[in-house]
Amino acid sequence: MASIKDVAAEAGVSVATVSRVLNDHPSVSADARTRVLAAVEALGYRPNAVARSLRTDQTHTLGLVISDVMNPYFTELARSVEEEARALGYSVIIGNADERPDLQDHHVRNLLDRRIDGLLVSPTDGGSPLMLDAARAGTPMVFVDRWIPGFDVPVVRADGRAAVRDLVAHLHGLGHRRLAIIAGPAATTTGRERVEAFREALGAYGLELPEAYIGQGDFQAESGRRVTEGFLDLPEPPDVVFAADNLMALGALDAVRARGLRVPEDLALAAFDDIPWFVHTDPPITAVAQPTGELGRAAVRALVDRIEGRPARSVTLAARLVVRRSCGEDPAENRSHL
Amino acid sequence: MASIKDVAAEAGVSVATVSRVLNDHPSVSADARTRVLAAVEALGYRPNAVARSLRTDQTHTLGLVISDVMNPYFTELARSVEEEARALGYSVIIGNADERPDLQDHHVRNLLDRRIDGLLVSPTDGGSPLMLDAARAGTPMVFVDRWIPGFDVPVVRADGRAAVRDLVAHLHGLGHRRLAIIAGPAATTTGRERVEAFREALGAYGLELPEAYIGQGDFQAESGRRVTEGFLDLPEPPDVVFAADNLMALGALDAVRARGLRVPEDLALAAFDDIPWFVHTDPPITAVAQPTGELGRAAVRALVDRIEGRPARSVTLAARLVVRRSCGEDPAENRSHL
DNA sequence: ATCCTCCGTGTAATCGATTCCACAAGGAGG
DNA sequence: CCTCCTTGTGGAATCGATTACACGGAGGAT
Repeated sequence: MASIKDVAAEAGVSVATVSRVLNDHPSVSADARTRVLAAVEALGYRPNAVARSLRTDQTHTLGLVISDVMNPYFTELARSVEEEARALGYSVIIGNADERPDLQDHHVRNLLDRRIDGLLVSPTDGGSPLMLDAARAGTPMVFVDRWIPGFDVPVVRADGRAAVRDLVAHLHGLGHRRLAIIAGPAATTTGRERVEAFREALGAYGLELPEAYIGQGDFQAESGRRVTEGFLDLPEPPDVVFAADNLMALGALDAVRARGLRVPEDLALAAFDDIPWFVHTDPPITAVAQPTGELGRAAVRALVDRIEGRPARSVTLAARLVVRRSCGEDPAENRSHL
Repeated sequence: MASIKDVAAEAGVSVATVSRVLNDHPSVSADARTRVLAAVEALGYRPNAVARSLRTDQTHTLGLVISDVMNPYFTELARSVEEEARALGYSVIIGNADERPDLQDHHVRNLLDRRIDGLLVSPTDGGSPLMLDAARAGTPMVFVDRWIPGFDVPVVRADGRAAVRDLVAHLHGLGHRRLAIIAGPAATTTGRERVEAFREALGAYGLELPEAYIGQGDFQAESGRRVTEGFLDLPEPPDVVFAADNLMALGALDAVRARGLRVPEDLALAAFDDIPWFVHTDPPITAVAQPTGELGRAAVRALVDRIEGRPARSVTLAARLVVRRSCGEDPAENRSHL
């Protein structure tokens, strides 16, 4: 593969001049410029990004560590992150933590070793020493979706509080009184917050959220199934199950189906995170929709701001309720979305 | 960030010795080794992968360019690729082409500039000059899922022929005679092959595949919707629509639903590529399932073989039919999977 | 005692870029 | 006609690693 030296030789100039042409530095004669460009063309030369990075100490690369690629919510997030980054001249390296703290650390370490310019993380846990060190060492960093309290790092996320209140209002309106939740891991902010928001919203209707109605899940389908079975085995099973993410909702649907029961007649179901497939499930699932694409874009902008020396601000966007049929039919209610 | 020089100074040895310890070269005294390791620990030193890559001319990184990240099939492929690569000591940089040849070229160029050790591609089109040059220049390369004829590059893919024959047998057994297909882009091998396999299988039952029953899609949901509407507007609409990928099947389902028709009573539906959501759609969708995870792993193994100087072989795995309810109920038939 | 091997270590070249500094040529101004 | 500045260019240092080569000392063989 041709190097800058080959181009210099071909064009009859020094490597310094070639470099100047490539980075369009002003003081290069028109003559030299055309000769260099011709040589570049002739040799099919492409600058070696590795060498360039070593010298300039910038890789123009962002690291994105997400909790689970197979979760459509994170897939969409990753996609919007890549798009915005590309628009701003950055590439993205994605690390999939699969909800495992050890894998998360593996990817963070790997990305740090590669000297990425900045790190976007949706943390799986409470934060390892590694991540703490990285943040303290000044690695530009932004949390997206989930965050870790006590880290002085900007956070880009959606606030589901209002949407969860809308959801509870909807459920209450349909006559449901025994509402249960499949929570995410307590180590994650989204795991805790969604339970809190739910409990708070219930409180407004004078409803309790008993311990028995809080199932501990891990954001994976299998845990949704397991927890739902537990709910159904209760002496007094809930009317509604609210899953804190889309995969656990899928597991819940499985569990209900496996018992030969029906949604929403025997058990109503709602989920946090809306995804295209929820329109096509049987029945279509009512969900709290996050502005996923906007979240990803805002996170990249915040991170690039930090990288390029501008102040980075935290961003909180609102989620909204999308009513479908999984909680029961109410003709009076107007659907916000099919 | 501490460099190898700092470690050398701290340990009271030369950088050469530090490097030898780090790459566990045999001729280092036990004493020097412990001192270096202590210094590494004390400084929290991590080798700069950029510098290392420049010197050794290897990045231990694989590039993966896929056609569409939002497609669950490719998401799963990407996931298995990353897993296997990690097991073999490589990282993966994913480029999402979104079925756009220009984006595909962008990512290939970017990955080449970064001097990745090898490239895994699921081509969106017939192959750009850029990719041809890269292959000719000797960049280790493997095609996965889709490939480009005329490239001397190993291919790892699934052969759906037998499964499509099973599908047609199943459809024929249910009494369906007018079978239509939503094809993928003719520029892709999977786009063409699936039509061919379908036509061939129909032939075995003395059935034709008329032009009007071949809809041109682009592997995206919207095209599935559009094509299906076209089918339904035909004077003699088909009994069954076979979508060449899962997203187009989703679009087809939308179109049928929008007309107030029912699957499978008014129109039966089958898809290429099985995904977890197909179990939960209304109705559950019959599909040709590829061994996606195995495909990804085999592709990585083939690529790493080439990179490390071993001969790389093409691999073809078999797909299998998964019968659900979207083509009609046949009590006599035994379901291979719920 | 002498010579030859190893063994462990350090010096310095190298990878492919960017960039500081020096310098030559040419034009403007006195 | 001589300075002074500007402009374009090249030489060489540099980024942080790896590794070929040289070298000094210890130990074994003769």
